[in-house]
Amino acid sequence: MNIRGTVTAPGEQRTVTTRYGERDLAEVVVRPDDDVPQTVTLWGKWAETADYLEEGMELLVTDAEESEYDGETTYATGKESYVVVEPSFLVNVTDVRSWVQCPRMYYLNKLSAIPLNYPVVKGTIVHEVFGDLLRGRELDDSIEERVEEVGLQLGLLGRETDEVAGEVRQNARAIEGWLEQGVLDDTDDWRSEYTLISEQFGIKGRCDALRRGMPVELKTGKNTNRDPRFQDKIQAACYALLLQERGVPADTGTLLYTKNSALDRTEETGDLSPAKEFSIGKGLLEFVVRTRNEIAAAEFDMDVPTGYEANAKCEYCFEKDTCMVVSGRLNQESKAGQIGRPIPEEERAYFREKYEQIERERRATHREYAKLWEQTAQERADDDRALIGLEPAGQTQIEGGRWELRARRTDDAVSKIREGDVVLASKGDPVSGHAELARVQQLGDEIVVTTDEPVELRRLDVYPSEFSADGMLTALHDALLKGDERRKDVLFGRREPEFEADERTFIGNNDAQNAAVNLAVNAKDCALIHGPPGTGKTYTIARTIRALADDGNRVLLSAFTNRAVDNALEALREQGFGEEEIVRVGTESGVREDMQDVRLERGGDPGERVAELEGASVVAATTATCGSRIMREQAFDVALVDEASQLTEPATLAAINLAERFVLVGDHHQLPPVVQANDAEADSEASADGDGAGGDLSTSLFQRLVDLYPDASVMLDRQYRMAQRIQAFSSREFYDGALRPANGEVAAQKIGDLPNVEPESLPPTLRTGVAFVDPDGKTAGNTNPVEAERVTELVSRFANAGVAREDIGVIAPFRAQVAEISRRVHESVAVDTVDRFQGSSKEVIIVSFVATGDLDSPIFDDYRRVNVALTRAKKSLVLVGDERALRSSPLYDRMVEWAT
DNA sequence: ACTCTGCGCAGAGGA
Repeated sequence: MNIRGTVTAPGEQRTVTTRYGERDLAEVVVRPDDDVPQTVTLWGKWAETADYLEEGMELLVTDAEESEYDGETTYATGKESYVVVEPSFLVNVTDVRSWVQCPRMYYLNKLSAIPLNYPVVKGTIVHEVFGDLLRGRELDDSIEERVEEVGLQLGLLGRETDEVAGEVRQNARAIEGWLEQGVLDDTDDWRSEYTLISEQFGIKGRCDALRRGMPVELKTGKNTNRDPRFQDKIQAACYALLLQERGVPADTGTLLYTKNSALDRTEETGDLSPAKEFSIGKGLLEFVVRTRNEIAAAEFDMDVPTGYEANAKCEYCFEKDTCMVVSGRLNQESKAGQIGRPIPEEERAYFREKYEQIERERRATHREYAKLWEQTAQERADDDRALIGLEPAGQTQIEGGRWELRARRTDDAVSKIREGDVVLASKGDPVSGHAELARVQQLGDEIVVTTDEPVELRRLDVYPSEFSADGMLTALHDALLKGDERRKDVLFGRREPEFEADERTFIGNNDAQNAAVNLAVNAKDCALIHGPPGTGKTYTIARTIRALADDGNRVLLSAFTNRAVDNALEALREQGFGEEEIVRVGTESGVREDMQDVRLERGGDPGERVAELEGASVVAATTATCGSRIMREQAFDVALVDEASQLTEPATLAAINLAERFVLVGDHHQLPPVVQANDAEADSEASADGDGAGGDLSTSLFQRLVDLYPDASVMLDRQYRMAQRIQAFSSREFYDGALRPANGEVAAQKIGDLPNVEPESLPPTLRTGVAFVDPDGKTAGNTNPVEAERVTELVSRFANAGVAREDIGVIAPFRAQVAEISRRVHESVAVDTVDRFQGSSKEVIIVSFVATGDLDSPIFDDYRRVNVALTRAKKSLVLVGDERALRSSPLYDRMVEWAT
């Protein structure tokens, strides 16, 4: 049986004499959920676990042996047992591999991501070609296409297509030769790119290929030793472990060193073949699990490895210099030693604080993975994380040997899955059954995805990604260890931002906007533009970038969402920016249709692609893309970041790291960054550290700098969106009364100004601009059907009075209520959550508050959400909710007071 | 208790 629980006493390793001789053991006490603590004896090598086990860690012992002793039941590891520390912490196979090489290598890779370099790019191409060959593709076609696909990267590396194709062909020959040794026939059963996620072992990864159910790993390098490299064996053994968990008897691994050739034949090996087979026994698998446990335990404590954990020799290490510099600058203990002076203690404190916050985000992502097996298919679907009950509607092998899978939906369920997303496609069980990583191509009534191998398409699951955590760590590293000293002085409050004194007139009819452009253009370090709702933020951005570019600057335009980047780009084009001046970097599915013409293709001729990117005076990309390998190679004079108040500090750093100066645009009185790790957890862990640093990732750099340097910011104070009556509450509550209508026309606008609208046909209460309605509903979960009904009726009233449905928006705090209302109103009425409505506006807005009785949901706690909800309407705003509930909180009470 | 957007997924290599 399996024993799983929280460690209450980690025990100690000791040696005892048994009738079989001396053996190590450790007695660990674990408490399963809500159950009595149990003692588990870990025997032999598993006893080492006690060295790093701590109270509070989760522990799993598989196939534990039960025995009665003194009338008590005790458990012990048996022959088949594995001991898994923190099983819910998912470790990547490559992480196990790099930890085996050296734990510091694992840490360094995690901290700063591998930069763009030719061996890695070539390695990727060779792997793609290998997959193509397994899928029966013709070699030359494959090479040509795969090299073409990475044209931009090759261009940045100064490589030519032909030269690269030639090198890849060399490696491919070794692969082909091996495949031709009679293995590609019917008796052989091949699969490429096999994704494995293990709930039990807390490991996930993607195997290059399976041959007769055994893992095959391809290596682009050379290895003329008789044995494969140890870390390579470990990698294959990881996959074997996960295959065995699924009942596949994988006991042999194959490593294919494709740079080996006949010339490498040595006396010792006499081996011509690039392929090396080795057997995978229980001992190796246990080693894999113990290594994985060390990683999980180190991550539990957020320890920084020193390198002494392994017996790797630093003198042969390629990362030695990097290792020494990082440890020197961060003042970390390192086996390789330190180089250079440490950065100031306050910067190191900042590093530790952000590092921990980012790692907590990573764990939140791991919890998302855990839901794959903890929740039933129906629960996943109810949680919008899966589409289930799909009817397979065909599998076609498409160009390149990949597969296109089709399915039809059997219900109208919604989910978070969007076109362009990577998802897990399965027959029904994505973890214990087989799942393929798939890319969503179409998401209508018919669903179309592409995969490497076919699968019966009955279910799609959201596939969580750690990339956001990875990107933030890299940005943090770059900002502190590679960052410009002058900028760090500003970021850490050691130097007031400076400005040139060169006042010009960029915008004649709005003083605040003109001041903002001047501030940004004159900034020697940074400028902050605070743009409340409707204040012409986007226009100001466009004018700023126009002015910066005219002064000869190369500008990076960034924002959190693709939508904001494209909006700003649209405004730029209206400022007369030509196609050759701007480049949009991003995925095809992320970039809006009308910006595709300036989108940078990744594939194609290396020289041409690089010229497009480097020749552009304005490059636009999301902050996530700014952290990509390609963008990290770029340099700018100025980075302008929109929606900066919705960005975590590290995400903002990803963009501003690329430039000498930066301009942040945002509004810290609207919604803050979305952070998955909840505050309660952050608080408890922060206090345990005694660090006192406080705060979490949900405070944006924008907000911190606005507070730190009020003189470096300008608030746009004239709004062009809302009638006076509508903006009054927001202005008073959130902007100290400083937000005002831009002119009389804006202030006095009313519903009757809309074409074909007859205000007389509206009830008097709906004619005044702001109204409050209590429908006397009752909540059911996160919905309120009576309220939804009333909202629907209000929509009809406005529509009947002549308001176009496209001009009406409905906002609710919960997705469930959004669905409830969407079912009732015409599809041209925009119905969405507050969060998703941020950034847009409508002539008429109806807000459904849902809650009755009280406001006991965290969603109502954030005043910034109220601000967003109330500032979307231009001419008419109707608040629909339970008066008693709203009156129970001072802010909402004042809101009701204002609306009635 | 709730909100949810990014990203070619993970891994690709050097001696």
